[in-house]
Amino acid sequence: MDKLLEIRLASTQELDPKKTFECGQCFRWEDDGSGVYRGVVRGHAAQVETQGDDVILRGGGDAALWHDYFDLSNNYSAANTQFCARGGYLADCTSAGAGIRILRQERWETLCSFIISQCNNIPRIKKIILTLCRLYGEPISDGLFAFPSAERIASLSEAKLEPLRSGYRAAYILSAAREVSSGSVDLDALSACGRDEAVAKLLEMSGVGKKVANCVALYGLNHMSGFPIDTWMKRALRENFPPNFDPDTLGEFAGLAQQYIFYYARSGGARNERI
DNA sequence: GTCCAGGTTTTTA
DNA sequence: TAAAAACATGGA
Repeated sequence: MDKLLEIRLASTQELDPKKTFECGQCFRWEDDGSGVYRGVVRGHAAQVETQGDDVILRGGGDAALWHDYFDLSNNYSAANTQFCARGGYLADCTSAGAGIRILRQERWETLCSFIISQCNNIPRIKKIILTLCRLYGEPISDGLFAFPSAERIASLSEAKLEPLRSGYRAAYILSAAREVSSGSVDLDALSACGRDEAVAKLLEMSGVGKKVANCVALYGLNHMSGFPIDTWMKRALRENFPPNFDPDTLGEFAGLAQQYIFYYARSGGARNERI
């Protein structure tokens, strides 16, 4: 591991590593068993752990990379206050989820990962992504691999993806890789434009529906109002929000609220407390 | 053997 | 327009 860098990322109040890495938004950070998380971001390996009230990162890359990745230029406290002010269920979700950061993940990796995620469980999603990286990603060190580029995957045949055991998603992965590497889908442009335009463009891709498109917008394209609705969110919304609730009423940080709700629902939070 | 997993697409009524 | 069914796979 290119362990050149050692920085304090934030306070544990601002950044809870466990919640952030295990709330379902990313698939390449693992607890080594002692609360130290190891992961690879944009080709740089790192480990993150808490020391007292501080969260420390050691690894490659530079401070600017990690500052960006952990979205540290955004202060979440105003949004948290606003969510708590609504009271009831959303306040509970916010209290439970405080410390989660919305990670600004690499665009192509996010698109590819959430295509894989559809109708799949998290352990298997992680396994498929790990195999993909091991087979076709650039080696870093210590048996770690970068996420393979869209160009690399676009050069493969469908048969080369068979070892992933990703099932029917393989065709979607290849199709997306070709569209991204050819430039027919420009993820940088979709990050620079508005959320609705980005989601609309993503929806044109085969294997990308509303849920995946919103995941990509939120986690990969820096559209904080992205609001993916999966089976957990559907149930949480149905049981705790008014019918026809419009997530956009939660404001520009709606995606953060979504993450709190998702985390709370998955961790067995109470239900039927209408806001 | 059955059911489900951070869905999407295709088919059918 | 809406509801089924199909799509691959593996773990519970």
